[in-house]
Amino acid sequence: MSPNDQIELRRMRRKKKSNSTMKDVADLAGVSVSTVSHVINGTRYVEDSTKDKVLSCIAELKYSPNIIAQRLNGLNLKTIGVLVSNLQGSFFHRLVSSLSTLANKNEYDLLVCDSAENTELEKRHINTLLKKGIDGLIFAPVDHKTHYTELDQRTVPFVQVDRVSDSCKSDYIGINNYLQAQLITRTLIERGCRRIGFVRTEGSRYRGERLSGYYQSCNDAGIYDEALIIRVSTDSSNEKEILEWYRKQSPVDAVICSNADICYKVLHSLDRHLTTESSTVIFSFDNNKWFDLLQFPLLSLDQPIELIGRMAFETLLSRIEGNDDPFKKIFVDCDIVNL
Amino acid sequence: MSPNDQIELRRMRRKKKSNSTMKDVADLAGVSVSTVSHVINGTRYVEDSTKDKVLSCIAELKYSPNIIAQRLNGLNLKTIGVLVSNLQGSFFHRLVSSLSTLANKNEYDLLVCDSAENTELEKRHINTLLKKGIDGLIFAPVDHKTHYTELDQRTVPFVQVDRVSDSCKSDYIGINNYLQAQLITRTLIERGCRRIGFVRTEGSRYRGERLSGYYQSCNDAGIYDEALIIRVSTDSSNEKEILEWYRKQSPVDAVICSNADICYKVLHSLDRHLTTESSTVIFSFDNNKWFDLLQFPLLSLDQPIELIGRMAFETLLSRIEGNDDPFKKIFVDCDIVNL
DNA sequence: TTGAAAGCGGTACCAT
DNA sequence: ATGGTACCGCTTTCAA
Repeated sequence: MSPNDQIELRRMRRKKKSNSTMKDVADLAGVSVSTVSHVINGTRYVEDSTKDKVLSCIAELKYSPNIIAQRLNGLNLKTIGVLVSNLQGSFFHRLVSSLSTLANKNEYDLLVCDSAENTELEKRHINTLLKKGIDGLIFAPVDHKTHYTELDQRTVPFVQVDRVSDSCKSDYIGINNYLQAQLITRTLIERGCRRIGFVRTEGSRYRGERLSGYYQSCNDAGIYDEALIIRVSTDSSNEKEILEWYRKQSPVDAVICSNADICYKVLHSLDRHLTTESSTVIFSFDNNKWFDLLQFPLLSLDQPIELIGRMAFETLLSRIEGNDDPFKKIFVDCDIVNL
Repeated sequence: MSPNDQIELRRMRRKKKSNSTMKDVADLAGVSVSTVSHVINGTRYVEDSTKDKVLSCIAELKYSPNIIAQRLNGLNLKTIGVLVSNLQGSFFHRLVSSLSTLANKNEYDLLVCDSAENTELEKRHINTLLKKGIDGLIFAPVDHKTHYTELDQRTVPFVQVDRVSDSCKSDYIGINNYLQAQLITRTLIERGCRRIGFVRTEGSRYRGERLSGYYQSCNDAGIYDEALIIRVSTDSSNEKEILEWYRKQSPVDAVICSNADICYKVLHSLDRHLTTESSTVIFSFDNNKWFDLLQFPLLSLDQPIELIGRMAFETLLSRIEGNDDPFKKIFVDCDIVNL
């Protein structure tokens, strides 16, 4: 076996199941690869007869360009990274599915990662996403105080959603967590609530603008009581914990839940206590279609997740296309709904 | 952000701020690229002194290999594609988040696509996923009768979940839709139900093994009535439609919903009718944590979504690693739960 | 109007 | 023990 054969063999083995390449097309059509390339991309004039020939060869070989190779030459991969802090939760589910719809429309794909409220994992994801060559990133930081060095180098544009990191500058789309929390708390106070509980997520290392807003309003009204704040972890079941807390702090006029999944936990724990002996109002920071079917005294913030998704996506797209305007923080409006 | 920062930023972006390459490292260390490559991959012996030098240069330049270039040479991208038929729904949400956890553990990333029950989109997604160089695909077909030519070429291993296509051979993980539907229907019949409705999804072009199972059991019991089947679209609201159908077909002893989101619609439409004047049992093909908090006469199938995700992921991984065993259809068990 | 060839950032074979 | 270099598939000058 000649050396050439050996090489050929190796080549076959390595690309055993590979698709046809531009060279194949060029050979078949009897033109050069550059001509093929230009036919495909319309990057320069090609005589109609050659163009036709090339086109028909492309069809014959069912050729389609290798995006990886294109990307290596600096082109867009048409992929955007989505890095959220908790994919399990319904908020990010809705966000991701809204983004996915937009991606479909714009011929992008989504590289979806879950940092699971873990800064180490988050860091790893940012690195691999960057290395995999995404064109942009939609990002919900785990922690307000992490410094995202890789992102600061801005090899790629990104926008933040839902939460903001103190240190990394970018566009932000979401509600104004602080103000909304303040507003909500005030609303409850106006309804006559005095003892207002706040359930925050255990796992999250996020500072909690929501908590600050809550604190502010309580303090203004002179009803702040630290004992009314409880941390609940996202994963484990903490029914007993919550129930105990609730009993010990009784009477609790209202409970503010930092998101719909926490709200579920609270409802589940307090279940019969809510329907019968008490008049505690439950408030959730995001809602969920299932809320409609529930029988509890429930209030919630109606975050326009679709809108957030859309604005984030569009902002990112414009950045990808080179928009260099100063960064914007866009706070979307949302209503308190009474269920 | 100051104007100066913005300018600096723009400058960096324009310069394409490319990361350092292997050549940079090689130059700095005064060795050849092959040596650097071998140091990194441990693919051949390198003297300790050189190795150290290279390593420190790598650190100094914060070099990290370009995955795209690696992939071009035939290596794994460590990315797996996930193509589901409806990302909005809670079933696939749970599946994706379970897959995401596994991906995290195995240092893979997920390219998540939604075919939105649309075969055209599905085809497009399969093509781009393949072109983007995924190492494997987890796939829930939109339609049982589409022929997936690209997949048949097996450039990449894939496993099907939740639904199976007639024509493309691969591993399958999920429940046995036909048998479970049969079982469920029979259970309802044994409970004394005679008029059993079936709500199927409008958008789906899927044949519906579930429907067949339902049909079989009804027929066996001599209680089949075509008028008891209704199609409901996933997106639009069809409350009136459902309510009308329900009234017209009254009495309806049970309603089988093809998934939890359809079930939501049904519950929403029939709301007060269920709690008061009737004793209709609602059955859902997958459940959801919110079911616990509902007050309706509800039964559901407890699909072990985590398990399905895990088996799918592990199966795919083994295929990626070259496992060549005959394809398996794995039907997971699941219980009917009474809420 | 078209072709040749130099990259892009690696891997791996061939030498030495 | 290491260096040189062809090659992966494509884009993009530069020449002709």
